Amino acid sequence: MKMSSLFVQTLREVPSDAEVVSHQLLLRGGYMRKLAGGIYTYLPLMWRVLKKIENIVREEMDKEGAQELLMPIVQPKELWEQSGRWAVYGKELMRLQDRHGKEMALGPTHEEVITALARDEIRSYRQLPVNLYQIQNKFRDEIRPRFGLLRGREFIMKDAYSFDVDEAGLDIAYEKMARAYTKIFLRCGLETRMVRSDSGAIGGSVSHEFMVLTKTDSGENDVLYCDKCSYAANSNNATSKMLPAEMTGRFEKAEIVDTPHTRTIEELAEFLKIPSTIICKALVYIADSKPAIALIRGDQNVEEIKLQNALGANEIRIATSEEILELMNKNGFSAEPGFIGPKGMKNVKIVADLSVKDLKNFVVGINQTDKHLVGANWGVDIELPELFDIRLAQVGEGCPECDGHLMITKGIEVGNIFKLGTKYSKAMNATFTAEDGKEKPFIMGCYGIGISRTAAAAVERYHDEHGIKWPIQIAPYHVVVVPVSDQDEQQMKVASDIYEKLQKAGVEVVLDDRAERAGVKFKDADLIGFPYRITAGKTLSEGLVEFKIRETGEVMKLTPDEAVEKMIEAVKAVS
RNA sequence: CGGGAUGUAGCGCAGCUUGGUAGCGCACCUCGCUUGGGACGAGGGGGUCGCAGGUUCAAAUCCUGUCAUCCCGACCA
Repeated sequence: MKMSSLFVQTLREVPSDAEVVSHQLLLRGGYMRKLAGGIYTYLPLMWRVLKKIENIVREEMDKEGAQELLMPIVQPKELWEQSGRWAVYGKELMRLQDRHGKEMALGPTHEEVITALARDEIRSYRQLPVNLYQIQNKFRDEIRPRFGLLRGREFIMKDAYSFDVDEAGLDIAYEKMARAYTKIFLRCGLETRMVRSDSGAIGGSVSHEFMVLTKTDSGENDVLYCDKCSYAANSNNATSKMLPAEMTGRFEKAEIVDTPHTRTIEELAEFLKIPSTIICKALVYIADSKPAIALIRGDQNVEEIKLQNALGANEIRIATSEEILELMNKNGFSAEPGFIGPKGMKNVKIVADLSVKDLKNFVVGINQTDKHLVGANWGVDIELPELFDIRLAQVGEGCPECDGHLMITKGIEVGNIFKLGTKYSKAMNATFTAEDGKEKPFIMGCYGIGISRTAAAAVERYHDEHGIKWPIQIAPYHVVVVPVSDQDEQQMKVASDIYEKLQKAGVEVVLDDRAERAGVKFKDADLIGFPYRITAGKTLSEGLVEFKIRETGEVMKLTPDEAVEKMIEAVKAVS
């Protein structure tokens, strides 16, 4: 490809609405343009990158026996009603009507469609196991699209779905995908960490995310990882060993004491001269429009995703003061926020974090303003509610799996794998005839890779102040050949010659034949991020060209033939 | 959904306070000159000032509405 005819416009200035570096560089480098919030046109350079990632994904998926298909992006409401998700998916599901008023949705994911397909097509255990995947545009009407391709509304995703006769089969399918994913990202030049995570709205039990640890501030997930072992988890799912703390209060008998103006844990601890570790904190949440109380040790914080799961709710939020007063009224109390406690509360779900279990002679709200119960004990003064892990794990706490400590970093989730089990097959009545002649629901798994997000993650991971430094495996082109001046016949001749030889050898090469000054060509080459640059310029007087590696900045002076040879080798090394 | 901000040429911005018919840099086109890290000179094209109302002799500027975009938050009693 000649640069003069390549469809690319680089920008000198950073578009003002681009915040993260991948967004900025992809706009500046002429890789994409925004059409609407979270919706982008992928220009030729970007499309080449995306196709490369897609092809790596295809190869590794196929190696594990998965088969590619393509499902529709517009899906009928009926399917979503069968799975129950029409009601629970929320506003992220882009709903629309056709001319007859029939309700449809743009597919944010394809569990419904694939499950319906399996229901219709797979009759017997003899047809199992099977793993089907597609690479396709998804649409999620994100509450707040941002970060360019990292959180768009329309994006490209690979989604695979496995069907098995039993859990053991699912385990095998899951392992295969975990293996494939690790290889895929490595081949894209990205090191990933497989972290356990919440399974969210998709449902199911076990799930892992593949995170690119960016080592910068970009990335929207907090990842806690052990400094000693391989433990890593999304902060919404991480567990930890809490640091040693006092669990026993100095109040030896239960009594109600005055604690004026102690609305926060800090104020209460200060007033009673006790550590916050012997206070049982009560938080009122609204879970799917019903109130619920969460108890946790005073010095700890609730992880809302965990709480949401413990409550079996689709959506939770902290209650307002008004809602708390209303709840108090219903239970015959009138306490203000800050003095809430579990005792005497009826018609409200109460869950407790594991951190409160071992509290003795502790302090807790008693639903009377300016008063607390001190010296309380479970089973004596207050019934111990059902226990869950609803605590936010924090940096510095102990690793749950070894004696190491937890560290935190930002991560970009580029892939995820879920064990779905029978959630969809049961709901949608998708069954097969098992070996024993009985009808059984499929045991399913689903496995996603954000193709466009992976490209953005690569930019986040590999760039400098001049531009992108693509790993060669996913770079739009392998190398740019730059004659310093298009007026110089010798330079043009040598450059064209190298260009043609590389092309014949199958190297993806761009010849910068533009009538631009050298500075412009170099700046563009760095910005676009060609992994290699071969320059025909002043060194030609010695019969040499420059061979420059973008990643390291290393420059070598070689004869044109040596440069061609070296370039061919560089490409061979990764294919 | 709440809070903050911004919409003026492809991109980055000024002009708005104090209304008088739109400007700068980059990019683009032509010519000249230049050719190792985003040159220079001359000339040129391109904007119903987000949109819709209103006030006024006159609106980018003041008022109202609306749409869009970006940032922050979705928060621990």
